[in-house]
Amino acid sequence: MTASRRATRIQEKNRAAILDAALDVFSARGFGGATVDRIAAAAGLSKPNLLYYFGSKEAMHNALLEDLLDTWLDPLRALDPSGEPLEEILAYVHRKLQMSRDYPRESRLFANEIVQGAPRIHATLSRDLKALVDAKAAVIEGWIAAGRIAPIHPYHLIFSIWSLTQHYADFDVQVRAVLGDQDPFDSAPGFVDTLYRRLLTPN
Amino acid sequence: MTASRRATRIQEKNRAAILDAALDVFSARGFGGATVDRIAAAAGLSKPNLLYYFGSKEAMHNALLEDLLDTWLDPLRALDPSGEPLEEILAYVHRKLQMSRDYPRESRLFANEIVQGAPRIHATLSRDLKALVDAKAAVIEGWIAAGRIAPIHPYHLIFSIWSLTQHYADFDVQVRAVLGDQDPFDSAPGFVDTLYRRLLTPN
DNA sequence: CGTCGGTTTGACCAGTTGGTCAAATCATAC
DNA sequence: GTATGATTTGACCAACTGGTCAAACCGACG
Repeated sequence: MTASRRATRIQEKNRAAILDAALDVFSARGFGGATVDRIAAAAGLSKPNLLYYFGSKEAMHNALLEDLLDTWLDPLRALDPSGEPLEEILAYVHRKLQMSRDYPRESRLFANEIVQGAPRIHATLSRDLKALVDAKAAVIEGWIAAGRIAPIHPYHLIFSIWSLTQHYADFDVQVRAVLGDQDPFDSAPGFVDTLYRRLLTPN
Repeated sequence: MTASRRATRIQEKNRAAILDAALDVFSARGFGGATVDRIAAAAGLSKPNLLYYFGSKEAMHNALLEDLLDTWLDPLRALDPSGEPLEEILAYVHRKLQMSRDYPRESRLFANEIVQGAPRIHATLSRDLKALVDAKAAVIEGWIAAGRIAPIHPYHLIFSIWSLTQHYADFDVQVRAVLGDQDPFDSAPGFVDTLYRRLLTPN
């Protein structure tokens, strides 16, 4: 499919443009609601040209999901067992909230996939994701056992962080409809900080 | 379209079967990913027969969303300004959590619509939903001013309740992938109770 | 039992879908 | 400048899409 330097540059540019357009369309309409024509239009390329770079609509979707899963869990991976417990968790929450603000399309792509039953990433979830969460839940339970944060169900704690922070990306239109002019991301950081401090501060 | 008693009975049965099938398909695949053929198959009726009861695919979707919006916000409406603040809010949280367990398809239908930009209910959100939330946020602020619950941003409090409780329906497959065999709804009620008690108990 | 409205459907339609392919175009190494 | 492989596209296809329609079917009421 390639060899020369120039060709690689064209490929990289076009592949990037296609993936960006595909992210727009898939995140806004789901896999079934997206069409290759629409992605091609958004990318400024012809439909057969898209199919030249990615053999099928599903291949584009898979490429996006792979990229995404790689980076989406980085903030949780970064939770440091040797750090100060409350500050580690708060830092995680704030990182997740920033991702919702800076990468809402990625969050919605993920949400669409999960809401619709995760047909394409179910295996990855119950293998890689579960392993990561199991490990971090154990860390949290260690902190609880040591009395360094208040006792709480660690898995549900993580679910609550996911749901709340991703809510600002996935349900953005609803949040803004309720809030009116106010930018949710002005007030959200203070709220999540307060919430998890009150939840986790011992005693 | 109707008049006689028998006809009405047939109509009600078929309309209900169609809406149930449509809820299955729309909630699992989004509006764009759903097909009338699939809904017809799920309902055990022919495609032209569906179109006899509902003039178009969009009409089925609209019927579902109207039914849904009517009942979806009932728990929040039930928040009683004259009740005991913490117990009122906890009762709301538990009602929402029960709805996620008992009506996950409805939750996912709503999630699909919002994630994809709420093209069909945007006006309703910024009118009816906003009005309701504004009213209830004022109630909560009153409770805070009276020192009956701890100070917190009332809008984000409501967002957090929505996101956390609906997470168990919308992201059910992810939650179960992480939790393994364990039923999320065994442990979730205790968690949300603890969370909102710690967040809202004064001092 | 016949009729009459409500109900159901097979056949059909135009437009769209994901995907193919041969031919044309392009960039660059020689 | 030309040969060569990478890139691009117009034309095309079979399958599927939402929707239509005339004809058939059905049950109950007179």
